[in-house]
Amino acid sequence: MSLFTISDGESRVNIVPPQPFNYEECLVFLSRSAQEVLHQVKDVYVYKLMSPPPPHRVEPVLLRIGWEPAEAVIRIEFPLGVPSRTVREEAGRHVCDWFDLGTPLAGFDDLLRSDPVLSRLPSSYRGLRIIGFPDLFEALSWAVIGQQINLGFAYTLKRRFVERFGAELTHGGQTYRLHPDCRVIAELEPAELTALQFTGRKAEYVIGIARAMAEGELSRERLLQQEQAEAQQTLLALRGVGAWTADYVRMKCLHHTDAFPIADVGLHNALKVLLGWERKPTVEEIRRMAELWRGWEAYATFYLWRTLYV
DNA sequence: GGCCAGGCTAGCA
DNA sequence: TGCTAGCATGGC
Repeated sequence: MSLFTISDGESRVNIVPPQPFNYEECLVFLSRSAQEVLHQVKDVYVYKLMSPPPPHRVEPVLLRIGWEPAEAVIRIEFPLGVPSRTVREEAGRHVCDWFDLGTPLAGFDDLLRSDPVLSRLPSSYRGLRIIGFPDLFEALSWAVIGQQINLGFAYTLKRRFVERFGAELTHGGQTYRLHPDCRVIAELEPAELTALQFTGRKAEYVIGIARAMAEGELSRERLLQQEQAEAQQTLLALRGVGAWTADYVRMKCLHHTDAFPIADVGLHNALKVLLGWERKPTVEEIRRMAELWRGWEAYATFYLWRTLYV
Protein backbone atom coordinates (compact mmCIF):
# COMPACT_ATOMS: atom_id res chain seq x y z
CA MET A 1 0.00 0.00 0.00
CA SER A 2 1.23 3.41 -0.88
CA LEU A 3 1.79 5.96 1.87
CA PHE A 4 0.48 8.76 -0.25
CA THR A 5 -2.65 9.06 -2.34
CA ILE A 6 -2.62 10.66 -5.77
CA SER A 7 -5.94 11.65 -7.24
CA ASP A 8 -6.41 12.97 -10.71
CA GLY A 9 -8.70 15.99 -10.86
CA GLU A 10 -8.53 16.14 -14.67
CA SER A 11 -6.91 19.57 -14.74
CA ARG A 12 -4.80 19.14 -11.63
CA VAL A 13 -3.33 16.49 -9.39
CA ASN A 14 -3.88 16.22 -5.64
CA ILE A 15 -1.54 14.35 -3.35
CA VAL A 16 -2.49 13.45 0.20
CA PRO A 17 0.90 13.28 1.92
CA PRO A 18 1.58 10.92 4.82
CA GLN A 19 1.88 12.55 8.24
CA PRO A 20 3.94 14.20 9.42
CA PHE A 21 4.37 16.48 6.44
CA ASN A 22 5.31 20.16 6.62
CA TYR A 23 5.02 22.09 3.36
CA GLU A 24 6.26 25.35 4.92
CA GLU A 25 9.52 23.71 5.94
CA CYS A 26 9.94 22.18 2.50
CA LEU A 27 9.58 25.69 1.05
CA VAL A 28 12.31 26.97 3.36
CA PHE A 29 14.64 24.34 1.98
CA LEU A 30 13.66 25.02 -1.62
CA SER A 31 14.24 28.76 -1.10
CA ARG A 32 17.70 28.33 0.40
CA SER A 33 19.61 29.67 -2.59
CA ALA A 34 18.73 32.61 -4.81
CA GLN A 35 21.03 31.06 -7.40
CA GLU A 36 18.96 27.92 -7.90
CA VAL A 37 18.05 27.44 -11.57
CA LEU A 38 16.14 24.15 -11.59
CA HIS A 39 13.12 25.40 -9.68
CA GLN A 40 11.63 28.70 -8.58
CA VAL A 41 9.72 29.54 -5.43
CA LYS A 42 7.16 32.34 -5.82
CA ASP A 43 4.87 33.16 -2.94
CA VAL A 44 3.81 29.74 -1.72
CA TYR A 45 4.22 27.99 -5.06
CA VAL A 46 7.09 25.98 -6.46
CA TYR A 47 7.61 25.97 -10.21
CA LYS A 48 9.57 23.14 -11.75
CA LEU A 49 10.07 21.80 -15.24
CA MET A 50 9.69 18.04 -15.63
CA SER A 51 10.78 16.00 -18.62
CA PRO A 52 7.87 13.78 -19.60
CA PRO A 53 8.45 10.05 -19.49
CA PRO A 54 9.17 8.12 -22.68
CA PRO A 55 7.54 7.58 -25.09
CA HIS A 56 5.97 10.98 -24.38
CA ARG A 57 9.20 12.81 -25.12
CA VAL A 58 7.62 15.93 -26.48
CA GLU A 59 7.82 19.20 -24.61
CA PRO A 60 8.93 19.48 -21.00
CA VAL A 61 6.02 19.98 -18.60
CA LEU A 62 5.86 22.94 -16.25
CA LEU A 63 4.54 22.09 -12.79
CA ARG A 64 3.16 24.54 -10.27
CA ILE A 65 3.17 22.93 -6.87
CA GLY A 66 1.23 24.35 -3.94
CA TRP A 67 -0.40 23.43 -0.68
CA GLU A 68 -4.15 23.44 -0.04
CA PRO A 69 -4.53 23.80 3.71
CA ALA A 70 -8.28 23.25 3.75
CA GLU A 71 -7.90 19.83 2.17
CA ALA A 72 -4.37 19.14 3.45
CA VAL A 73 -3.23 18.20 -0.03
CA ILE A 74 -0.31 19.04 -2.24
CA ARG A 75 -1.77 20.32 -5.47
CA ILE A 76 -0.01 20.20 -8.83
CA GLU A 77 -1.24 22.46 -11.60
CA PHE A 78 -0.08 22.83 -15.18
CA PRO A 79 0.30 26.49 -16.21
CA LEU A 80 1.07 25.61 -19.85
CA GLY A 81 -2.09 23.60 -20.35
CA VAL A 82 -3.38 20.29 -19.08
CA PRO A 83 -1.30 17.35 -20.35
CA SER A 84 -2.46 13.78 -20.90
CA ARG A 85 -3.52 11.62 -18.01
CA THR A 86 -0.30 9.62 -18.32
CA VAL A 87 1.80 12.74 -17.92
CA ARG A 88 -0.36 13.96 -15.02
CA GLU A 89 0.22 10.66 -13.27
CA GLU A 90 3.92 10.98 -13.91
CA ALA A 91 3.84 14.46 -12.42
CA GLY A 92 2.22 13.05 -9.28
CA ARG A 93 4.90 10.38 -8.95
CA HIS A 94 7.61 12.93 -9.68
CA VAL A 95 6.53 15.18 -6.83
CA CYS A 96 6.13 12.26 -4.40
CA ASP A 97 9.64 11.19 -5.32
CA TRP A 98 11.05 14.72 -5.05
CA PHE A 99 9.48 15.25 -1.61
CA ASP A 100 10.28 11.75 -0.36
CA LEU A 101 6.66 10.97 0.45
CA GLY A 102 7.34 7.24 0.35
CA THR A 103 9.27 7.20 3.62
CA PRO A 104 7.23 6.67 6.81
CA LEU A 105 8.65 9.15 9.28
CA ALA A 106 7.18 7.88 12.55
CA GLY A 107 10.47 6.35 13.70
CA PHE A 108 12.39 9.54 13.04
CA ASP A 109 9.66 11.54 14.73
CA ASP A 110 10.29 9.58 17.93
CA LEU A 111 14.01 10.21 17.58
CA LEU A 112 13.45 13.96 17.28
CA ARG A 113 11.89 13.92 20.74
CA SER A 114 14.13 11.43 22.49
CA ASP A 115 17.63 11.91 21.10
CA PRO A 116 19.93 14.10 23.21
CA VAL A 117 21.29 15.88 20.13
CA LEU A 118 18.35 15.90 17.73
CA SER A 119 15.91 17.01 20.43
CA ARG A 120 17.77 20.34 20.42
CA LEU A 121 16.48 21.04 16.92
CA PRO A 122 13.51 23.41 16.60
CA SER A 123 10.29 21.44 16.84
CA SER A 124 9.00 23.49 13.90
CA TYR A 125 11.10 21.30 11.59
CA ARG A 126 8.78 18.37 12.20
CA GLY A 127 7.41 17.08 8.92
CA LEU A 128 10.27 18.38 6.80
CA ARG A 129 11.18 15.77 4.24
CA ILE A 130 14.40 15.13 2.38
CA ILE A 131 13.89 17.09 -0.82
CA GLY A 132 15.91 15.04 -3.24
CA PHE A 133 16.72 14.46 -6.88
CA PRO A 134 14.44 12.24 -8.93
CA ASP A 135 17.21 12.27 -11.59
CA LEU A 136 20.34 10.25 -10.77
CA PHE A 137 22.53 12.22 -13.16
CA GLU A 138 21.45 15.47 -11.54
CA ALA A 139 22.23 14.07 -8.09
CA LEU A 140 25.68 12.86 -9.10
CA SER A 141 26.55 16.01 -11.08
CA TRP A 142 25.55 18.28 -8.23
CA ALA A 143 27.48 16.23 -5.71
CA VAL A 144 30.64 16.28 -7.83
CA ILE A 145 30.28 19.98 -8.58
CA GLY A 146 29.96 20.72 -4.86
CA GLN A 147 33.05 18.79 -3.83
CA GLN A 148 35.62 20.89 -1.98
CA ILE A 149 34.39 24.30 -3.10
CA ASN A 150 32.19 26.83 -1.36
CA LEU A 151 28.48 26.49 -2.05
CA GLY A 152 28.14 29.89 -3.68
CA PHE A 153 30.66 28.97 -6.34
CA ALA A 154 29.07 25.52 -6.66
CA TYR A 155 25.77 27.18 -7.56
CA THR A 156 27.56 29.38 -10.09
CA LEU A 157 29.05 26.32 -11.78
CA LYS A 158 25.72 24.52 -11.76
CA ARG A 159 23.97 27.52 -13.27
CA ARG A 160 26.50 27.74 -16.11
CA PHE A 161 26.26 23.97 -16.67
CA VAL A 162 22.45 24.02 -16.80
CA GLU A 163 22.20 27.18 -18.90
CA ARG A 164 24.75 25.87 -21.39
CA PHE A 165 23.60 22.26 -21.77
CA GLY A 166 20.05 21.95 -20.41
CA ALA A 167 16.72 22.35 -22.20
CA GLU A 168 14.73 25.45 -21.43
CA LEU A 169 11.24 26.81 -21.81
CA THR A 170 10.04 30.38 -21.41
CA HIS A 171 6.59 31.22 -20.12
CA GLY A 172 5.27 34.52 -18.83
CA GLY A 173 8.66 36.15 -19.05
CA GLN A 174 10.26 33.47 -16.88
CA THR A 175 12.71 30.89 -18.20
CA TYR A 176 12.46 27.41 -16.72
CA ARG A 177 15.21 24.86 -17.20
CA LEU A 178 15.83 21.14 -17.14
CA HIS A 179 19.04 19.57 -15.91
CA PRO A 180 21.31 18.52 -18.81
CA ASP A 181 20.66 15.04 -20.16
CA CYS A 182 23.48 12.56 -19.56
CA ARG A 183 23.50 11.72 -23.28
CA VAL A 184 24.41 15.31 -24.10
CA ILE A 185 27.18 15.49 -21.51
CA ALA A 186 28.51 12.08 -22.54
CA GLU A 187 29.49 13.58 -25.90
CA LEU A 188 31.52 16.45 -24.42
CA GLU A 189 35.25 16.87 -24.02
CA PRO A 190 36.55 18.14 -20.66
CA ALA A 191 37.59 21.45 -22.23
CA GLU A 192 33.92 22.31 -22.76
CA LEU A 193 33.39 22.13 -19.01
CA THR A 194 36.68 23.69 -17.91
CA ALA A 195 35.56 26.65 -20.06
CA LEU A 196 32.79 27.06 -17.47
CA GLN A 197 35.47 26.96 -14.72
CA PHE A 198 35.02 23.35 -13.79
CA THR A 199 38.40 22.02 -12.69
CA GLY A 200 39.91 19.44 -15.00
CA ARG A 201 39.08 16.73 -12.51
CA LYS A 202 35.44 17.72 -12.08
CA ALA A 203 35.05 17.87 -15.86
CA GLU A 204 36.42 14.35 -16.24
CA TYR A 205 34.28 13.00 -13.41
CA VAL A 206 31.01 14.46 -14.67
CA ILE A 207 31.63 13.33 -18.26
CA GLY A 208 32.69 9.87 -17.09
CA ILE A 209 29.50 9.51 -15.04
CA ALA A 210 27.43 10.76 -17.97
CA ARG A 211 29.01 8.15 -20.24
CA ALA A 212 28.38 5.34 -17.77
CA MET A 213 24.73 6.37 -17.64
CA ALA A 214 24.35 6.97 -21.36
CA GLU A 215 25.78 3.51 -22.06
CA GLY A 216 23.37 1.96 -19.60
CA GLU A 217 26.06 0.64 -17.22
CA LEU A 218 24.68 2.87 -14.48
CA SER A 219 21.05 3.64 -13.83
CA ARG A 220 18.87 4.67 -10.95
CA GLU A 221 16.62 1.68 -11.55
CA ARG A 222 19.51 -0.72 -11.10
CA LEU A 223 20.74 1.05 -7.97
CA LEU A 224 17.25 0.90 -6.50
CA GLN A 225 17.17 -2.85 -7.05
CA GLN A 226 20.39 -3.30 -5.09
CA GLU A 227 20.79 -3.58 -1.34
CA GLN A 228 21.95 -0.38 0.28
CA ALA A 229 25.55 -1.54 0.83
CA GLU A 230 25.70 -2.88 -2.70
CA ALA A 231 24.44 0.39 -4.15
CA GLN A 232 27.12 2.18 -2.13
CA GLN A 233 29.78 -0.05 -3.73
CA THR A 234 28.38 0.53 -7.22
CA LEU A 235 28.59 4.27 -6.69
CA LEU A 236 32.08 4.12 -5.14
CA ALA A 237 33.35 2.35 -8.24
CA LEU A 238 32.71 5.51 -10.27
CA ARG A 239 35.72 7.77 -10.69
CA GLY A 240 35.10 10.95 -8.74
CA VAL A 241 32.73 9.32 -6.28
CA GLY A 242 34.03 8.79 -2.76
CA ALA A 243 32.23 7.97 0.46
CA TRP A 244 30.71 11.44 0.87
CA THR A 245 29.28 11.52 -2.66
CA ALA A 246 27.98 7.95 -2.53
CA ASP A 247 26.20 8.62 0.76
CA TYR A 248 24.88 11.95 -0.49
CA VAL A 249 23.42 10.33 -3.62
CA ARG A 250 21.89 7.43 -1.69
CA MET A 251 20.32 9.93 0.68
CA LYS A 252 19.05 12.39 -1.93
CA CYS A 253 18.21 10.12 -4.85
CA LEU A 254 17.72 6.54 -3.63
CA HIS A 255 15.78 7.40 -0.43
CA HIS A 256 18.20 5.42 1.73
CA THR A 257 17.52 6.69 5.24
CA ASP A 258 20.72 5.12 6.61
CA ALA A 259 23.00 7.04 4.23
CA PHE A 260 25.35 9.19 6.27
CA PRO A 261 27.80 11.65 4.69
CA ILE A 262 29.62 11.85 8.00
CA ALA A 263 32.61 13.78 6.65
CA ASP A 264 30.39 16.63 5.49
CA VAL A 265 31.67 20.04 6.53
CA GLY A 266 28.17 21.48 6.79
CA LEU A 267 27.15 18.70 9.15
CA HIS A 268 30.18 19.46 11.33
CA ASN A 269 29.36 23.17 11.45
CA ALA A 270 25.72 22.49 12.24
CA LEU A 271 26.63 20.23 15.15
CA LYS A 272 29.17 22.71 16.49
CA VAL A 273 26.51 25.41 16.69
CA LEU A 274 23.70 23.15 17.88
CA LEU A 275 25.86 21.76 20.68
CA GLY A 276 27.32 25.17 21.55
CA TRP A 277 30.88 23.91 21.17
CA GLU A 278 33.97 26.03 20.55
CA ARG A 279 35.15 23.65 17.86
CA LYS A 280 33.68 21.30 15.32
CA PRO A 281 33.16 17.74 16.52
CA THR A 282 35.48 15.07 15.16
CA VAL A 283 34.18 12.31 12.95
CA GLU A 284 34.64 9.87 15.84
CA GLU A 285 32.58 12.06 18.15
CA ILE A 286 29.85 12.26 15.53
CA ARG A 287 29.95 8.52 15.05
CA ARG A 288 29.30 8.03 18.76
CA MET A 289 26.42 10.49 18.99
CA ALA A 290 24.94 8.98 15.83
CA GLU A 291 24.74 5.49 17.30
CA LEU A 292 21.22 6.34 18.42
CA TRP A 293 20.29 7.51 14.93
CA ARG A 294 20.84 4.11 13.34
CA GLY A 295 18.68 3.80 10.26
CA TRP A 296 17.83 7.51 10.31
CA GLU A 297 21.24 9.05 9.66
CA ALA A 298 20.10 10.64 6.39
CA TYR A 299 17.20 12.44 8.02
CA ALA A 300 19.34 13.49 10.98
CA THR A 301 21.87 14.97 8.55
CA PHE A 302 19.20 16.73 6.50
CA TYR A 303 17.63 18.28 9.59
CA LEU A 304 21.05 19.40 10.84
CA TRP A 305 21.72 21.01 7.45
CA ARG A 306 18.41 22.78 7.87
CA THR A 307 19.89 24.75 10.79
CA LEU A 308 22.35 26.30 8.32
CA TYR A 309 19.55 27.93 6.28
CA VAL A 310 18.68 30.43 9.04
C1' DG B 1 47.37 36.85 1.56
C1' DG B 2 46.04 32.84 3.95
C1' DC B 3 42.59 29.71 5.00
C1' DC B 4 38.60 27.26 4.03
C1' DA B 5 35.17 25.14 1.05
C1' DG B 6 28.67 20.15 1.19
C1' DG B 7 36.27 15.75 -1.31
C1' DC B 8 38.70 12.57 -4.41
C1' DT B 9 42.57 10.20 -6.48
C1' DA B 10 46.91 8.23 -6.76
C1' DG B 11 50.94 6.99 -4.65
C1' DC B 12 53.33 5.36 -0.89
C1' DA B 13 54.52 2.94 3.49
C1' DT C 1 44.88 -0.85 5.39
C1' DG C 2 45.90 3.74 6.42
C1' DC C 3 47.97 8.22 5.46
C1' DT C 4 48.83 12.35 2.66
C1' DA C 5 50.27 15.43 -1.20
C1' DG C 6 48.19 17.50 -4.91
C1' DC C 7 44.41 19.09 -7.16
C1' DA C 8 42.35 24.00 -8.67
C1' DT C 9 39.38 27.72 -7.84
C1' DG C 10 36.40 31.30 -5.53
C1' DG C 11 34.92 33.66 -1.30
C1' DC C 12 35.92 35.93 2.79
